[in-house]
Amino acid sequence: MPGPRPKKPSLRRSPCPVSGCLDLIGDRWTLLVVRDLFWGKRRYGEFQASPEGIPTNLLADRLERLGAAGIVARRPYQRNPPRYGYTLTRKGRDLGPVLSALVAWGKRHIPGTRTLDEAAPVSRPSRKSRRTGRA
Amino acid sequence: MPGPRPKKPSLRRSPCPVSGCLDLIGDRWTLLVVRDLFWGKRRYGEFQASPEGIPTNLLADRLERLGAAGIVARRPYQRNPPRYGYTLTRKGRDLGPVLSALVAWGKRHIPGTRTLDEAAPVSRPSRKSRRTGRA
DNA sequence: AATAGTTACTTGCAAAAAGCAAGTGACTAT
DNA sequence: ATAGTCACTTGCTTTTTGCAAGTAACTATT
Repeated sequence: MPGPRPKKPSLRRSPCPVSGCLDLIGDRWTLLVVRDLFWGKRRYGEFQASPEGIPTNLLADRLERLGAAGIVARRPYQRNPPRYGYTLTRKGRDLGPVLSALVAWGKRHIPGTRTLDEAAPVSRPSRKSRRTGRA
Repeated sequence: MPGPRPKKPSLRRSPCPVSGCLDLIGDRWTLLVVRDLFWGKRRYGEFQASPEGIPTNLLADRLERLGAAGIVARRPYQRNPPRYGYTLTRKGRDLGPVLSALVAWGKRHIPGTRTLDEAAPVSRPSRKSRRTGRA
């Protein structure tokens, strides 16, 4: 069979870019995975260890969807033992301003929120992040 | 028990501002209503007329939640017949940068998206928006 | 060489939310 | 009176979420 699949049967709701974004990332978990990727997390277990506690089946589903959307790429990042990890594509990294805007709004308008670092997620992952356990 | 209720029984998933944002606006419809409000729409019927076609029960639910979150305010905007409309609060208007970032990302990475106007939603709703029907 | 442990998932199922259609009440225009 | 509009509400089916348990591959331990 020449063409296995046309592209995506998921019909877009409207030509509005906001609507298009929400079709891809409009739920309570997807952007948290992207946030973790900005923080330098790459492995399945690291995403699971985030304080929000994403259910494992949803994590697998979101990673698959993010991959299908071209926002993340799965690739080996270590051998012996061979391990595969997830990284942001260019398309995914371009979500940085979205996360930054959310962080700014949240810090201003949601009491009790705080970032671990001062750095906005648009910055590259800090090298000296200690692994005191998680997060 | 000193206080009758702290504030909201909806438990926050983590102190992360991204997580806090997604608890409020992390779904496929809420930000579309906010977008419409930025476009100057105020009435229930105007939100319904948007091309995405939000189900009426979800629209009512989202408006109630946005009100409870302090993002929109319901208030009379006309009398005889008395009509109530929805407007963005300061907190709601501060979502402008989030929408702008989403628009920028969508226009860059989602093929086939287009904005009706050139104006980004961060600008205040234009006064001279003609009511040629919708949008 | 079994045994146990870690990692990265998959599967099953109950509960919640989404989505659709129809209905309701207040007011208005004919 | 009758019909129409507006802003919702209600009922019901489908889809998604969330939780727990299970599985496969590989590694470290005894």
